[in-house]
Amino acid sequence: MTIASAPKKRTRIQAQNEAKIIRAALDVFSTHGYRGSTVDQIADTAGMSKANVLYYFNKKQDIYGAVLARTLDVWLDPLDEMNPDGNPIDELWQYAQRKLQMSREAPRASRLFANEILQGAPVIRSFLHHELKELVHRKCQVMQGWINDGKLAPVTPLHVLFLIWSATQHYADFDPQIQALHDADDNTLYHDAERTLKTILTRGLAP
Amino acid sequence: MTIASAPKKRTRIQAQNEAKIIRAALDVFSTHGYRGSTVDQIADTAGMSKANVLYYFNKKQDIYGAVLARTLDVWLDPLDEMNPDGNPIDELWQYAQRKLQMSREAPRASRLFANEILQGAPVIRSFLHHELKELVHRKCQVMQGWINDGKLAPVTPLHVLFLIWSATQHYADFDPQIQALHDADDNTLYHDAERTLKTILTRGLAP
DNA sequence: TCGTATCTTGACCATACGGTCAACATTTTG
DNA sequence: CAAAATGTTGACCGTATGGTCAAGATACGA
Repeated sequence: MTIASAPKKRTRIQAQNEAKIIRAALDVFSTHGYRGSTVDQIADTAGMSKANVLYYFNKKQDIYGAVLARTLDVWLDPLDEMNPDGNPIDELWQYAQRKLQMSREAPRASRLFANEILQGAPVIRSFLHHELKELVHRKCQVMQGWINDGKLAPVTPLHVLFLIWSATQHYADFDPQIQALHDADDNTLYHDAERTLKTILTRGLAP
Repeated sequence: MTIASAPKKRTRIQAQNEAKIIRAALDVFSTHGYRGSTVDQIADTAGMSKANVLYYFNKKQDIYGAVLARTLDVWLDPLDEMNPDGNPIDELWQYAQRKLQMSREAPRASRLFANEILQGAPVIRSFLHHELKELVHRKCQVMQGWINDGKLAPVTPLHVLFLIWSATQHYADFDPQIQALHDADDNTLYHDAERTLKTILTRGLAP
């Protein structure tokens, strides 16, 4: 970041091992939370010694921060794709659909954030208050425009986002509960989830 | 539980202190999770020594179990109140409304469960698979009946419950994120949440 | 091939935490 | 009021955990 800072050449082994650690750390942090995870666990999962893990990331917090940062942009990507010029109902439903798909394919990312926010968002607090707030504000203005044009039911845009987030992430974050209450296989689970969500969202948001 | 077991007379002080500990433990566990909480924290919050806390509850797990059990029935109570003979849309919306109100008034209870389930529901797993599953199954049959009678949109009852749960509990569990993205005061926040949720749910569920 | 930079780890340290215990204090009971 | 039961706590213990370090192994450029 600083001007003309050291080139910081990254060895092949460095990049390789850091990636391995991040992958392992996502596994561990997402299922046990920050305090519930140990560096030993991460080292074991990554297949290396604890000392070596701490050679690449000096502190446990650094590993956590790296995992969080690495996962953040991927997680928020779909929101940016919402097209102001598309059909409002379609755009919102497609966004919800993408989020539901992400909950299914990357449940650990979802749980990582859920844990972080449940603990008071100590690490990403400033990100939420600045970058995310800015992005959300932009998208809410788009939605408000749709409402003003009579293309969307008169709702509060921010809360529509909350509804989409909560409804979709629920399938990743509360998986043990969902598995307990559901008997059939996962295919019908996500199929039914999508159908139900589509019915309620598209009809609920229609002008 | 055993026949003619000891009467187990509970002292005034006993009941009083156990209650004080449970209250403190809900505070601590709900904000830090099980592993993130220490018996010392609970003792401090309760205003007594760690040794005394462990005099009433032998193990940390016992405190956790007690808090969870104590909070469970309160938390699930509204679901039981859904009236099969009422107007389906009204009943579902009133249920959602009660849940939203609970998220506002008892956010710690919500976060306690969120933490427990995120960690894989180690303690309440069996409860989910039996008592809760039974209750949910009954309620889903009622909703299926409504659908068959054409009084409700053709959705999957279980997923409607998931939607109501996630959308309402989100306001308790993800509070830091919500506070970050919201600028006005809490009154308009919950007012807008209720209005938006009502619009989408009632219109989305209408036959 | 040799020397240097990078990598790897077992052993170790300090601290935090769950839990125990013996000694003392308070309340209850007869 | 005295004895018994119940309540309270500081001091202590074993273990787990985050983090350090020195010493050795490996990769890599000249």
